[in-house]
Amino acid sequence: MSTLATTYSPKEIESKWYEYWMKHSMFHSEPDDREPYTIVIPPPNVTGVLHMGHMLNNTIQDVLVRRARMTGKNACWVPGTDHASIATEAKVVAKLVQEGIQKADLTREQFLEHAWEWTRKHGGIILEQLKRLGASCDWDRTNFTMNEEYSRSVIRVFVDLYHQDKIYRGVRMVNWDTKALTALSDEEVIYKEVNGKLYYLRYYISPLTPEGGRGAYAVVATTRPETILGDTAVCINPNDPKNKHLKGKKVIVPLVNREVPIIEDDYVDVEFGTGCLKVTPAHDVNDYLLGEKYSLEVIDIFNDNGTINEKGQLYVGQDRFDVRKQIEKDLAAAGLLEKVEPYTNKVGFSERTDVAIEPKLSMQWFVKMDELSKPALEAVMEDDVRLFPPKFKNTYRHWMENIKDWCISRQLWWGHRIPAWYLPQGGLVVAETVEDALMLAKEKTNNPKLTAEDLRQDEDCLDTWFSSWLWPISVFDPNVPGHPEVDPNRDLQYYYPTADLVTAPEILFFWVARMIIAGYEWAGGYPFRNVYLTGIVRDKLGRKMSKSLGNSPDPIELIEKYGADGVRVGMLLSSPAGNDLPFDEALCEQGRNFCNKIWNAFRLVKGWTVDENEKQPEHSAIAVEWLYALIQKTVTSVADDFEKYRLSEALMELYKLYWDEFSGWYLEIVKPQLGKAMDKTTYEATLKIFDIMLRLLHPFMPFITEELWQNLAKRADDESIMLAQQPVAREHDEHVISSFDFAKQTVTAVRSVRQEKNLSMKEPLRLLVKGDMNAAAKNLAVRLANVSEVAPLNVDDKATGASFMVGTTEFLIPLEGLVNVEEERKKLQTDLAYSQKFLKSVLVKLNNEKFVSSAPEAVVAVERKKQADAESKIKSIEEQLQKLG
RNA sequence: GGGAGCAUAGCUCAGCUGGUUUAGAGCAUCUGCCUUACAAGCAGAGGGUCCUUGGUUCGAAUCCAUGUGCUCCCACCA
Repeated sequence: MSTLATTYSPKEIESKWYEYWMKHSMFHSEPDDREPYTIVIPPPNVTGVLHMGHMLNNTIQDVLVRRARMTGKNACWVPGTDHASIATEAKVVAKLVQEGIQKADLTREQFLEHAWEWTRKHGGIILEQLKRLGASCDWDRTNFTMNEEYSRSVIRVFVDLYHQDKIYRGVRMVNWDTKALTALSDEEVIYKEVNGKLYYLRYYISPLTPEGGRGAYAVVATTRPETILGDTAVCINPNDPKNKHLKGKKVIVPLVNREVPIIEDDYVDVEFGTGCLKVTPAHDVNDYLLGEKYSLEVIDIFNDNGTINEKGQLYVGQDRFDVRKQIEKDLAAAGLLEKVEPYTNKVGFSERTDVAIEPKLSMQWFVKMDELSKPALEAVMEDDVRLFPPKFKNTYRHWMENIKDWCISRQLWWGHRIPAWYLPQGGLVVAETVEDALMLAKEKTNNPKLTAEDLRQDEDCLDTWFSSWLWPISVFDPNVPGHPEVDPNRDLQYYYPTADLVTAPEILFFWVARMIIAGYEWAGGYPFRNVYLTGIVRDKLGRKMSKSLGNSPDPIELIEKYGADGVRVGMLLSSPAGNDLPFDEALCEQGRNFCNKIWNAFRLVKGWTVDENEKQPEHSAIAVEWLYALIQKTVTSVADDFEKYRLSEALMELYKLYWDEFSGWYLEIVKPQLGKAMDKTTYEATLKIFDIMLRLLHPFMPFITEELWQNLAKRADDESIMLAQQPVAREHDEHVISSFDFAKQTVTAVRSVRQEKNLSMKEPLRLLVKGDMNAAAKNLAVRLANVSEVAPLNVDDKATGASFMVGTTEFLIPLEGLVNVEEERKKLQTDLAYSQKFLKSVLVKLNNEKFVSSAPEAVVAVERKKQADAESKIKSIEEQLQKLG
């Protein structure tokens, strides 16, 4: 008997095999003659920790990579991390604050030292966590968006774009983060509903009466009364009768007493508020546009940290939200506040620091997107890059067709510093290094005496995505864009384009679209063939799992509790591409249970003893033939599922194959009776089947399959299931499967009779048959339903008992004295009614001449078969009823 | 405001170009079992006006339209 424990304990097994794989460099890939299969990981934030989204994402990638590796491809999964400039900088700043250090008190170099220290301390934790999951990344290729080589490629790309005139500097209204003190791209702003107030303010018409008294006034509605300090106009709709009296007038801005013009523009909504709009060009995007159109003065009243500056005249140095409260009181006191209404509007917040965004005019660097985006749009529209699920094509197109220039400068220190140097007498040069910059500067200024100290490098860093859009290229060749003198890079040639990208739809534009753009621009084509977009992991209440809500389980704890394989199965069981994953620990439990099932089947098989002289029983031969056929069928359909990225379905098919078919039916049939030995033929077939099934399951459940595969047969020291091949489907006889299905149904029916009549499994039953009953059914009935004898059922047979039908074959289990005639009759009558109704519906079709003439012949034939079967069924039920008397 | 998508069993989802579907799976539920691999298990069972209403068709869960409800993306009326 086996000494294996009755439950599978994953812990030691997982670390044992992961170390084994690492020791033998089994994840490592080098270019060779095989077809490459490449995935680049969506690089997580370098100082991040693993969350459920990563779990899902990386499980999927690992399944794809492991399967590719087992189908003869040279699989390479490149891991790495992203420096995540603003996110990391925010963390470092917060940590310094805790230590009583302000960022402003540090020099750039000092701050970067702290940041690197932080990175060294926390960096890569997430990659270690991925190992627990079983991720088969090529760790030798681990990359980082801010390591030296990678950084060089980022700078090179900037310079290249600059020389192509695709990068420019300009004053623009940007989203200003008053906490991080940086501009944000539109994508980094999250709009939230905020319960605020709508303030109605009085703007008196100028001039005031000679005595300083007040006459008529305009009422302006605003949610941000503090911005009146920067008002430079009031705007009305030219077609608004309500405000006709204001045309051509000037009004006095409350409190600051600035005289500003009334301007007219269709932009103003007559219906909203009073139809009067205050215009603050420096602090509102739309106002800015109005300001440009009507050449209004621009008064920027805010400091970078959101406090009022001298230009605001009042409240100087106070925070914008404090001012809002104060100004309400002051306006009221001055009789300039008409009324205040509660009002809900949407306000932009910084994705990273969660402070309200302040629209702000500032000098920033931009990438011109119109030309760059064209090939990338086409790539997806023409399916050169395929999105899964394809519904994202629409979203993608919409975005790419309305793409705006990309603000790439960030007022941060942690990141790639913009390679632009300002000249002492104005102007700038852009170059890869300060040396190159100096050369250019000398040329440009005609001043050979210029030194590096005379040049001042731009203070800003590049947007994180300006480095990660190069990820699929730079991890293979940091010399891109290619310098002619550099040898063509073998890795890039071999691994690029990558096969699949697995990522979240949230970063379709941030990252995916931009990688496609970069691919066409610098690597001669698309960066990946397929994009698998995962869903969002949600909790039971449908909320997105997030740190702030505290509703996300710790993945490592889950692994401890259910095992990595169990969690992987749990993640994949209900996660079709693009669908959200409503996560429930019960799914991991199901995964763990499956591991246990696999484990116990192995225990059973391992416990068998083999007797060479034993002949293979017929039922075993039948079971082997059937399961082989079923496996072939499943292999084909699993391959099809993978083609379509239907991973959950592939897994579910294998789950059922292993649990129901293999464990539930096959093993129950072939297992020898207590104390008996097993015949060699069946034993070897079973080992072979076990081997096939482990290989099929390995991409999903790497650890337990390796453990059992290693124990299934003698293996060499450098062998691994992960290097074995996936089973290839062979032809199978569908008839074998359908015969066996008939047998299963027969067994189930007999068992059902036992249950209903409360008959113990130990009590043998006779089974009378009228019609076809194949050998499989006979064998299985005997083997699995304790049927002692199968005999023909004669029409005049007076036997009473429980009857049932499988297909058109009629069965009777004689049960003298045990049958309640009334109950039996009722049951038969229900069956009869059902069949009659069914027959009727079939006949309606067949009696419809149009159906018979227009439907394809095969469809009509099917209906005729239904009719014949139903008729025969009805006939036999009626006979049964007669017999009951 | 603009766009996209979804609605099938208690839950999560299959159901592909309309026809062997008076609709399938897993989980959950109920009943009976500690049967010598596994109670993290075994055996059996129940459960659905395929969101509404129309239309196209010989035939609709499937195609079209309308309504309802939900989700996401984009825009950001102060």
